[in-house]
Amino acid sequence: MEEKTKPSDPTKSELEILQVLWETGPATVRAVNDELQKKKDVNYTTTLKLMQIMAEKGILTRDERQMKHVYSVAEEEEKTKAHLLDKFVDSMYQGSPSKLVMQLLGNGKASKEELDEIKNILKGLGD
Amino acid sequence: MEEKTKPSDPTKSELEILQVLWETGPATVRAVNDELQKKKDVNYTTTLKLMQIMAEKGILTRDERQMKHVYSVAEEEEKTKAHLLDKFVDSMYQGSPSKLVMQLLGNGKASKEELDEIKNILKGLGD
DNA sequence: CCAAAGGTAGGAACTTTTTCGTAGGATGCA
DNA sequence: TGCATCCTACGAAAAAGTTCCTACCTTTGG
Repeated sequence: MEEKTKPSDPTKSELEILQVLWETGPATVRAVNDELQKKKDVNYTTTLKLMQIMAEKGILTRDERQMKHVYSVAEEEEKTKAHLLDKFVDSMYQGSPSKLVMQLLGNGKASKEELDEIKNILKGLGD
Repeated sequence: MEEKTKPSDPTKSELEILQVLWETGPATVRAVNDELQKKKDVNYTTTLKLMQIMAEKGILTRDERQMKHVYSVAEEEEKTKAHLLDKFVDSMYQGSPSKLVMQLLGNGKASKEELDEIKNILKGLGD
């Protein structure tokens, strides 16, 4: 049997770390923490601990060959995001993407450029 | 000064309760709990406590004139959802709705009907 | 060689969220 | 009346998530 326990959903803090890693690619704790510092005051060992936990959970993998361990995300960014988006749609919009889009476009948050952009996406898929 | 502390973001369990109330409209704890039971095993007093807390926080209001208190959501469903969606777009898609839509449509989750539906929404807004 | 700087590991403390046991007041009805 | 049932309130325990202190090891530079 395989030892494949699929990574559980990231917590809030874990998501913040994922976002950094998605942006920068594989990185050390130091680099991630520096990045987080730009947004909030967080102790280095806190970030370390969090990333260790994420590695245990299988959300991250790490290369320990150097003293400064290098962490990478275990699952593709797109896959993780797709999963989270799916959950969001399911729980908030009864699984209906169009309901979400309606909300998204109905609140005036999308600029004209965004609208055009979205139309193009649709054109590409349409037929 | 006003006593208007705006409702904080709902926790996971609180969201589940909100979802029930959004579906059914104002309801008693019993009714909400029965609904939750369909999905998971949850003790009546747990639901009660949660809803009491939500009322304290201002997420719900309640009518205590009858012994069986009737709870309602304090804020419009659309407003709450819009807020949560916004946060989601910000944190996951750098605030870009079109990125979200791309993800949403790119993963093949949307049926043909959904696509058409979305096109119609766009047509309505377009110009 | 030594001290300073920077790394990892791990446990403990703390906060937030969730769960539930227990008490006591209504209500229904035989 | 009296008992089973359903309700609220409340406190405390359990669980989940977050933060940081401390210890100890490695690397760097004077």
